[in-house]
Order: sequence, then C-alpha cells, then structure tokens
Amino acid sequence: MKNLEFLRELNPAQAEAVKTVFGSLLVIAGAGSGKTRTITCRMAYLVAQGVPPEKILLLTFTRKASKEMIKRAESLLKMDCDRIMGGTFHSLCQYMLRFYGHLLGYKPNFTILDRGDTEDLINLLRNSLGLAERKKRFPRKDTLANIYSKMINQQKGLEEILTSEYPQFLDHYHEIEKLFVEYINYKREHQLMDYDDLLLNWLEILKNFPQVRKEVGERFEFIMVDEYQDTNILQGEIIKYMGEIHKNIMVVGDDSQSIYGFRGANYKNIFEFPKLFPDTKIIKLEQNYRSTQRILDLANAIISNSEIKYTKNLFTFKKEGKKPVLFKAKNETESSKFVADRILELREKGVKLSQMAVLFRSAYHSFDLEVELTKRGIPFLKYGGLKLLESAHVKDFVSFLKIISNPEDFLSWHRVLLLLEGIGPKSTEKIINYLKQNSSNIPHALEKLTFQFLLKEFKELVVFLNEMWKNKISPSETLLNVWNFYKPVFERVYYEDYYKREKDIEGLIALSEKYDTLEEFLTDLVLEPPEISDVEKPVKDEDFLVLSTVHSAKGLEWHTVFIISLIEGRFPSIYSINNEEELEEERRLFYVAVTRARENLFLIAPMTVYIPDEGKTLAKLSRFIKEVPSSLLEYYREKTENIPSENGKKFKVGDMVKHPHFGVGEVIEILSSEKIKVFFEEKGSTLLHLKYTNLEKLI
DNA sequence: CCGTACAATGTTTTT
DNA sequence: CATTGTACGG
Repeated sequence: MKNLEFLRELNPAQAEAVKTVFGSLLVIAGAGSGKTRTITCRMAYLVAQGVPPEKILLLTFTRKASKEMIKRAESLLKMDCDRIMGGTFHSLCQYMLRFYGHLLGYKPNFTILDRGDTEDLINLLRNSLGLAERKKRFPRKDTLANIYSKMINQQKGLEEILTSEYPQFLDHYHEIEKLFVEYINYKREHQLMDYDDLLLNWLEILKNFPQVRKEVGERFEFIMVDEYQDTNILQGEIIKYMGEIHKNIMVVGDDSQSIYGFRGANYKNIFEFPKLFPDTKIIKLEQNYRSTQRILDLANAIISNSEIKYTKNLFTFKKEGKKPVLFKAKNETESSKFVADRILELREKGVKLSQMAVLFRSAYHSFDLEVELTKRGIPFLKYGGLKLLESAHVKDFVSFLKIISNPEDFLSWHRVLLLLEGIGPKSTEKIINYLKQNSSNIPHALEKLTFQFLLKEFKELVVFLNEMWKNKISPSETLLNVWNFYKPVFERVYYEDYYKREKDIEGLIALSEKYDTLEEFLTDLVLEPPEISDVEKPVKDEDFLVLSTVHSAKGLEWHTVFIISLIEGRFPSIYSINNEEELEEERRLFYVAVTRARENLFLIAPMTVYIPDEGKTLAKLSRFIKEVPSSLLEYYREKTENIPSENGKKFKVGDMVKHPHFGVGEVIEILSSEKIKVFFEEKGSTLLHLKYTNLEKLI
C-alpha cells in the first residue's frame, strides 16, 4: 500500500468523493471548492490502490488542465502516471478515430478542419453552387458554419434552428439544406472532419459497433469528467457508452458555472446524469477555499438573482476581507487609468503582476487598457479573443504545411495557389481540378502543369514542394524551409504590415520544436489552438499581468481581479439581452468572473463609451450590479463630484453640454461654482463663466 | 483573367 | 478594424 497521507488534507465531502471509486458519482462542486484537488487525489488514490494508470480516463476542458492534474497526481504519489489517458473530448475522439475510423471509411490520417477551414470550405461550396450571386441576402459563411454547428451540437433540425435563431434566413431553407448536404459529402469524400464530426463519428462507432464498445469499455475502468456542466448531448452519450461496462464514472460540475450554452452545452446534463446511471451517488462540495467572505457574499447575491434555482450555497471560513470596489469611470480612458494605478499600487505592496488579472466579456473590451498598460510599461499576457490560427498570414503558412503533410488537401491548395502572383480564382480552380483527377501522382501532375502555367512563382512552388516531399526532415526544419519559401510572397501580400505579422510565424516555428512529426504538430494546432500570447512572449520567468476573457479564465484564480466594461450591452452582451436563457448564461458568466478573486475584487464601469458611428454614447451600469444590494459594494469616490452651481445648473465632469456658438462639448473640469472648463470639438478646451453663458445640459 | 482600390459590413464567448 | 465584396483598369 502506498502512502495515502494526502487524503488527510481533504474535508469530509472531498474525501468521500475521492474514496467512492465504484459506481457512478456526481460531484456538484462550487467555485473554489477544491475541485481540482479532489480530482487529482482521486486519481492518485486509484493508482495507489493498484489500478493501472492506463485504465483511467480523465476528460477535462483543456489539455493543459488535464496535464496539470496528472502532474499533480504524480507528485502526490511520487511516481509516473503518464499512462493515464487525459485530454478533451475532442482529443479523445480524435485519438479513437485514428484507430477505429476505418469502420466508417476514414483513413487514420484524416484531416481535422478548424473553424476557419470549415468556413473556407462552406464558402467554396456556396460559390460552386451559385448561391453567392443572389439578390436576396444569403447568410455569410461564418453564419452558415454557426447554424450547422448548432444543429449538430444541439441535435436539432435545420428548421428549428432557423426559426428560433435566424428567422431572417428561413426563405433560404432549401438552399441552406442543399449546401449542408454538399458540405457533408465533400468532407466524406476528402477525408475531412470538423470539430463536430469528431464527436459525431466517434459516437456513431460506439452506437453501431458493439465490439468496439466492448473493447474500449473494458479498457477504461474508471472515467472522470471535469466541467460536466459544459458538455453537450453528444458528449453525454459518449460517456454513457464508454462507461457502459464498468459503470465507474465520476462527473464533476457546477450548474451555476455553465457558460458554453452557445456551443450546445447544457447545464441540465448534470441533472440528466443520474437518470443515465440510476444508482448515482451525489456529493456536494460547498466549502469555498478561495475567496474572502465579502467576495463570496457578492457572488451568492449575483447568482440568487437567477430565475433558475441552483443546487448549492457557498460558504467559507476565510476572513471577512475587503468589500468589492465599484468604480464608475467617466469613460474608458479613466477606467484604464484606474486599473493601471491600482495595479502599480499593489505591485508596490508586493503583489506580483501574475497574481492579478483583468477580466472582460469580449476580447475587444481591453483594447483601451492595453494601450495604457503599454504606455506605462506594465507587461501583460492576453488570453481569449483572436487565436493565432485565425490570422490570415498564419493560415497561409499552415496551408503550406498541410500540403506537405497531405498533398491531397485541396482546401489548402486553394489557399496557397491564390497567394501566387498571376494566379486568381479561375486558374486555381483549373489547377485543383487537374490535381484531383490525377491525385494518384500529384508530383507528376504538377510537373505537367508547369508547362501550362508559365509563372515564376508557380514553378518555384512546384520545385519547393517536390523537395519537401522527397526529404524527410524534422518539423521545425520543415517550418523553416516553408518560411524561406513563403517570406517573399508574404512580404508582397502583406506589404503594409508584414513586419508586425512576422513574429507570429517565428513563434510558430519555436512552438514546432517540441514535436517529432509534422502531423502531430498540425493536429495539436487544431485541437489546442495556441493563443497569440503563447508565442509573442516566450519568456516564461518574467512577471506578467493577465488579461483574459471570462471564458478563458475558467478554473483559474488570482489574488486581485478587475472586471472591466460592466455596462449594459457589453456585460451582459448586447446579443443576449433579448433572450431570457442567454441572459441567465451571462449572469453565470459574471458569477464565474467574480469567483476568480481571492482577496481583492474591482468592478469597473465606464459611463461613456465610443461607438464607431454614433460617437460618444452614454452607458448604463450593468444590470448585474444594479440588482445586487448596494451594501455589498464599496463605491470608489469620484474626485470631482457634483459641485452645485449657484444659478441652479448642476454640471459635473463628463456632462455633455450645448453652447449657443460652439455647439456640443464635454465638461472636463469644474473650477468653481461659476467657472467650468469645456472641451468643444471645434474650439478645443475653453474656460466658461456660467454667469455669462447660456449653457444647456444635454445629458 | 488578374490585381488593385475602394466601399461596405458586421463585430461574443471556443473545441 | 479588418475582413469581404465590388468595380474597374491593365
């Protein structure tokens, strides 16, 4: 028997969850309730009891999370557990399909389409079906990809999705349906799978091949699933089949932290679980080890405003702590300054930058702050938002790699050919058609094409690719070679800002050094898309502030958390305010954000924001703050509070005013009850005497 | 048929 | 704001 000392650190509920290893188990784990610790201890406990690591399957939300948990289990046991199978649902399915995909007619080296590839393919098919040249507006490729993915993930028909979410496109029902049929066929014919296919195809194999079900069912004796509230119907079914034999399944989740509804996730999956496995034992973890009482009070208040009644109530034995601070900033600039000021103050007091985070609903909400941080020399890393793979130049670059890895990847051919000088859509189509007809010997076909297309860059491409196909070299060498070839094209195509884009490619090359094969590298790129920050700032030891979308902050915690842009339309997002269900999800999202904080929590709302066409617009404080008792918050004092003027007109900094001569302006400073400074678009900042001026207050 | 210049158009969250 | 569509000249 191994050393089980680590069990002593658990509270009774956690210990019970760890020791209940047989049968199905549902753990409802509140934010900060030691969920990760429970899962890692349980893995360690299983291994200590003599379970071979390869019989354990751990499904988490990111592969980073699963690696981290396995590493922690290893350190508890002081032995290797790397044979534990861990990863995301998508990576598990990918792995299984490489092995069993032949049952559905797939080769082991099928290509996985990322979101961009999916859209490109849909676009290609839309054009070839002639659906693009219609007078009535047809949905864009990204919208189409969304509709398709929703159908799969929510297991609903096209009509249902269109009616409920895209009624404006109902007229195109038949065209869309036809397009999707083409899309499915094309993928089948060309050995392609999108994200959804990974789940769908694996599930299909499980359903239809009892022998496979038996094999994998026997292999995985113990299954653990983290973040179960963010799984969808397909994932739930996959678990059902894979756990069918041993029925030792533990799922961990928190219904009040479900934030992936847009992806088909359904927090109700949690309540379905006991129905799927009738003898499920339920354990609740309600003691919070992370946040102070004051922060928890706010969190509980937020979630209590939900229509839905959630399953638990968090409590803590931690000290009371400081009240969360609410700061209503005049505008975004002031909001950014406030955040930067507090960050510098805290750093003076010894809080490391990496122990502070700024969270926001959407990636672009931090643009203003990023400028301010750069100005002040505060280093930061940003998570969420644009992924590296979503920028055009990186897609170009990766397309070369994909062709090298699989010469029959015609989607990538399409992209690459269009880059070459003298080749446009028509030539691309001709070349690809010829390649398709001669796909058994692509190098030969290319050779022939060089006689027809007498273009310098095309010839060079052919020579280059032949070189790459002939010689087996390491992935990073391949990348370097591609870079050499692509660079002149790159500088021509992106002549305006190629020097800014260069570092992304260089980062990618650095990333590739860890891999043994190009195929593994490409698969990882799709299944675990690197953040832009991952390659921009490779210096690991340096201290960085974290900027992150709330979604990407899931499962993490910091000493101090700032939540910015807490205004209507941003948080909650404008897209959700007309939909009760989505609004509930926004509230849960806010709850997730708040519960990331250990000691300090700052809530910031800029009361005016710029909107591209409308210019300066008044913002309303987020409803999520308004609906919480104000006693739970500390209001940050504003420096220039209302100074009432004697003639009865009250102006304060930030007010919009109208002057008979100068037009509309903004109050920027109050000097006395009679003198104020106003900024006018035309005139600049002006000192005005209220006694002599007829100033009209607009807002 | 290609490339360029300009206009329009929507902008969440992610495997 | 940066991609995506359109118009036009080469």
